[in-house]
Amino acid sequence: MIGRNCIVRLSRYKNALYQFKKLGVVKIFSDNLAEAVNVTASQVRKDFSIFGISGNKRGGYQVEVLIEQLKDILGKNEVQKAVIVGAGNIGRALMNYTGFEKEGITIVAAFDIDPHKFNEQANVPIFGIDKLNSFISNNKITIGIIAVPAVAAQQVLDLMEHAGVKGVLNFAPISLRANNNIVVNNINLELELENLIYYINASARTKE
Amino acid sequence: MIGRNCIVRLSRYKNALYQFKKLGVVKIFSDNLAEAVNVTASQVRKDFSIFGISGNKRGGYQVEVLIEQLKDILGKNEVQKAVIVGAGNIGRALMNYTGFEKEGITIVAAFDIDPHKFNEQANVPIFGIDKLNSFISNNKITIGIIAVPAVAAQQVLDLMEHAGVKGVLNFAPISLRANNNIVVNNINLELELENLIYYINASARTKE
DNA sequence: TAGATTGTTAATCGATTAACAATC
DNA sequence: TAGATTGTTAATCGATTAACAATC
Repeated sequence: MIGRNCIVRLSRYKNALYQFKKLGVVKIFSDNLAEAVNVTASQVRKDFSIFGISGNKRGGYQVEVLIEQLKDILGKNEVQKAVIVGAGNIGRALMNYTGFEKEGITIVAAFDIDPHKFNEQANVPIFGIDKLNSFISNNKITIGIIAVPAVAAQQVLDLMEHAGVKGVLNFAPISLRANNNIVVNNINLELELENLIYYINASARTKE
Repeated sequence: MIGRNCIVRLSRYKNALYQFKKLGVVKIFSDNLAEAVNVTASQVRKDFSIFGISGNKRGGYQVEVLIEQLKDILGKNEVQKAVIVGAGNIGRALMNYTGFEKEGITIVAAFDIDPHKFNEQANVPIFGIDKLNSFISNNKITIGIIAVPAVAAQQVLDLMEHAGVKGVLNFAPISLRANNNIVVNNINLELELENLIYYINASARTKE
């Protein structure tokens, strides 16, 4: 399987290419792209060759074509539906986050255990967690977002997996285990902060 | 410099150790910890040896002692003050997020460009962005959290850097550049979703 | 003691980079 | 054509894992 870092770089190439396109750039060379994304030109060409993307010797790559090829690889050409479980701070922020639409992801519903939070009229309706299973299977939901406290997270993941979700973005500060039927990406804010503090301190030490 | 993955593992060891402690476990062996964190026992011992953590041959490691040693390395023994710039969806969610306190991080203020969002009375007061520079230097703020749209992010980073912030957590969907005086961790939700979609599709393909 | 576990060194693995022939 | 850039192979680098002597 192809490593996460490689796929992350493809996303960055794509983002950079959108910038170039906006500036009217039509063709681009591996070292332009490398500089924009802060990697080596070899890395760019290697990544492309893994996915069979080819350019023109001496002519570089067509920006437009390259964007389409990357979109194709990253699978952004069909819209995906997602649900959120947990209508707390993070969950509500994600419901209102506008950045997902442009990535082809629509958040169609949220679920919570607390009846005070139910709101079937909202832009993104909030239902009881007991409706999760049928909602996912009836609406062919492929993506689940977990935004519940750590203690509840594994249980929610199991529910989602059982209902047929294919991929999960987990914001609970705990590493979840899933079997091979489902992909889980963990976003652990506490861990990121802890990590940041380590490097702040490390950097202070080297300066002394 | 020690790689990010290694530091991330230290955080995970610590989390796992808290669980063990809660269960009344007093001493632990490298392979217990390895299993809990899903790495090899060699990895655990190697990581510990890098930081001079040693156990007892045949006796393993004392859970309590190990937790303290890890806390020490991760630099969690003094409280750090943080500010947020951007009081939109993500910014407000982070202001109310309770998980940071237990990591020794206090969010003391937020800043925005929109006067409608100002609120000096709030639990986490929201000020105009023009106050950012003096607030950071007067209050010796070490950590900045960026939760503004992509177009504004680099500018905010420059402000923070100039005011003396040491580390930044960036939620804007753009990779920021900073010089060596400041550490930046990027959390890119759109990129995480894009990445998830790739692996969902890849996993579907291998099953066909 | 005999057996189990650490700490560290050497081997392996995978990812990144350098080099260069092919070629536009 | 001469010069520049790709695509790919080989070399390098760093991180992970295996092995095992030391020792509790």
